[in-house]
Amino acid sequence: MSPAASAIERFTRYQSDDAQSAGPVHCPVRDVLDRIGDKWSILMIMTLATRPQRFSELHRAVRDISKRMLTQTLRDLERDGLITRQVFPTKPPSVEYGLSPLGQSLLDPMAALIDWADRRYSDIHAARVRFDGAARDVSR
Amino acid sequence: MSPAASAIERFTRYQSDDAQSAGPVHCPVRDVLDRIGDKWSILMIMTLATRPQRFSELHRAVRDISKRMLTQTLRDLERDGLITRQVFPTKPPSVEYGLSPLGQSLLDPMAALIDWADRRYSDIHAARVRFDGAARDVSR
DNA sequence: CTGGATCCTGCCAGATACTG
DNA sequence: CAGTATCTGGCAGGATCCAG
Repeated sequence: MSPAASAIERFTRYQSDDAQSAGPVHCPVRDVLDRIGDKWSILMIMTLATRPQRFSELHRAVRDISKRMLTQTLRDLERDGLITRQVFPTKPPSVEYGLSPLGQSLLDPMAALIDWADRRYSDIHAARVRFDGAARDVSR
Repeated sequence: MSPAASAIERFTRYQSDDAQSAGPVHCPVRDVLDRIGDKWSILMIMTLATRPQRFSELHRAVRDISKRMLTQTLRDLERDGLITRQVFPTKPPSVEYGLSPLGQSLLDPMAALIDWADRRYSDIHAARVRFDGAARDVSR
């Protein structure tokens, strides 16, 4: 049995259970993936993986996030226990964010995904070009 | 060096390059994750991991997706070369979707993530309850 | 059966200004 | 510095109808 098979099987069970039973679908996997699958969460986790950082540092590291979304993303991640937030009552105040042990435990599985993305990106890009080319051929 | 460190380092390099250079951010990792991070893609991949399936089968397997989004998700995945689409000119027509080799290569890294989600879900849930409780305490 | 096309809506997230 | 508050537009995505 391949390493993936067990996860697939488990996942399928969630799906079928949810699909059959009444009530809104509630699959732990979906729940978690919805969180870390959003636009900025993984970016934050990876950025904090290097070292704990303050709000402004994070903002500089990821320039194209708004303060609003930065705040929200950090709060959500803190809520899920993936990052820690430590306030220093200096003046002006400073806040340091860092990975919790739970957050660190996510690094390895996430690295596997990043590794995949990195290695397969050229394949994906090629597939896109091919697909778009074919679509254009059809349309003309 | 931990397995994650290399990925983190590579990722950070993308970030800094993108942040420094002009032009819109373009990080392969972000690009790929945006795709598989959307609401339905992973669900589709996992569902197709068991066996190739037809449009209606997929719709039944994931009841809470609309036809519109099912079509769109499948087309995007096909565009990226993750799934294959085979049309049988029967009548009425039937179309079978399946994982491409590239799609299958995603199963292992994705399984790692699902495994993590499954094992850590209770921790995350507990953290949420704790956080929300603390927030309530503050507000009253 | 497998979609495409169209209309319509909510909410997500960016911009901007303000605060402790 | 580290956020909040408010307003607003765009677009993701549902519902519905149509077509091959």
